[in-house]
Amino acid sequence: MRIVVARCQVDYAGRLTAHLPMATRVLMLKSDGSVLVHSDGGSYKPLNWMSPPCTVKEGLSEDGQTEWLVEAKSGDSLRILIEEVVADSRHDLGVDPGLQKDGVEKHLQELLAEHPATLSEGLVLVRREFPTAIGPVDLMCRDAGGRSVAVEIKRRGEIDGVEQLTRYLELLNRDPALTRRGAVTGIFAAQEIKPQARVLATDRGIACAVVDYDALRGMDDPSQRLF
Amino acid sequence: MRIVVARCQVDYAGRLTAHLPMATRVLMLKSDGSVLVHSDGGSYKPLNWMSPPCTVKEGLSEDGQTEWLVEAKSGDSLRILIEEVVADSRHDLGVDPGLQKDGVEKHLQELLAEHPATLSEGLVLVRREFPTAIGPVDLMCRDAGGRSVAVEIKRRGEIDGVEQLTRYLELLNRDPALTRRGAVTGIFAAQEIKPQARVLATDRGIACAVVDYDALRGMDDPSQRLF
DNA sequence: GCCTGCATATCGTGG
DNA sequence: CCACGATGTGCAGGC
Repeated sequence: MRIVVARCQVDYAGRLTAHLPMATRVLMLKSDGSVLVHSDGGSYKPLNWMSPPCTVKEGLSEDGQTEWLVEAKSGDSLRILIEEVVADSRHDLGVDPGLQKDGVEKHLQELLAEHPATLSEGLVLVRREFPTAIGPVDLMCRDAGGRSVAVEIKRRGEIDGVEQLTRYLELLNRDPALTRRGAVTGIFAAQEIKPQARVLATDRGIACAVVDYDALRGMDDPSQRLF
Repeated sequence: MRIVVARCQVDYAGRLTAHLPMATRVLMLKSDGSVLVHSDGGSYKPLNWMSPPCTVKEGLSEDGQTEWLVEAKSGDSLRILIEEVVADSRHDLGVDPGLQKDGVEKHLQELLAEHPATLSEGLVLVRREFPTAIGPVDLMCRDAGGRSVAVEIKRRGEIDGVEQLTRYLELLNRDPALTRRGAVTGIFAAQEIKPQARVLATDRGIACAVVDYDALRGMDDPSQRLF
């Protein structure tokens, strides 16, 4: 890892073109060749960058200034013209052991698979990741009357999720084995459901269920409950 | 901007929980309080981070090691336990003049609005950002027969874009003023159209148009380019 | 290797 | 301030 603080100008050409006027920025060069151009603000996203794999060539511009040319195989290129170097250091970081996550959609699905009745009384799990021609349904369940219920789970429920569940229901309702006790219905489950998504779901006869992740986790392991 | 290279362990708690075991990483502290934890690989995305606005408090852990506690108003927190500092520097970057982009969807829409006939022969523009109850249609046009044609423009055409255009068409076809000369049809225009999106569009009677951005820009006045 | 779907997405724009 | 659409999205998992 090489970190350079420098007054520089950056030009990107690839899927779009982009330009950064001359200013002082932080340039991070990772050992896989990738380059990040950061300003002192914004968020984690750099102003400009080149994703690996790519190569960096250091050279001289027409007027004798240092110039880095970063190129990817796709043809994308990043040209960094350096007017003044403020700092330049290298560090050996080694390989990172990587990030461990907890609380993403997969965990929500696991918990709801164990407690389907929290979505609707009497609901029983048939199987997780129920296969269809256009992809797996998160949970396939059966209600007290034996009718099939497809559940789509999202961390945040937006309009796309409702569209996805609608496509599944359209397909599932062509299957005689599933519709024997009546049409397959849908439940859209999420920790948070956006108003527009709720309107669309309701309009299509899809039920909405707001899920409390912490409460579910509490049912799973009572020792984690506060009271 | 403060840049620290250190052997550290990181724990995030917020919308999810995440953990990074002890290893050497680069910590970038921006002047707005935001913190980035980078490894020597991956891409532009840090392993872990905290978005502004947030506050950083430097303290001591139970066993006397340096500990940073980064907190956002939302309750999200990042705890960085530092075992060994390899480097620590500060730099005044000033305010960045910002990024200028060219070639995003907005520009594609402008160019197609000027040259609608490249989508389909005889097509004439009625208006850009044609309003509907569920959002504006990118281009509303009329074909040689006077029939209304709704155009949805994407840089990359995927299934979501087809769904979006389908919703517009459903609504537009309820408007007697638009359907006087026949049903409103749709064109899905993009620089690249994914196979599944094309299949879905075709199935719904929506035409697909692959757009050549460079050719369109060539038809346009070159002096109007940003740079 | 391509394709699909999730994400602590981030970011701008328009109400 | 909230909500929605675009993004050089990145990234992991499946086929």
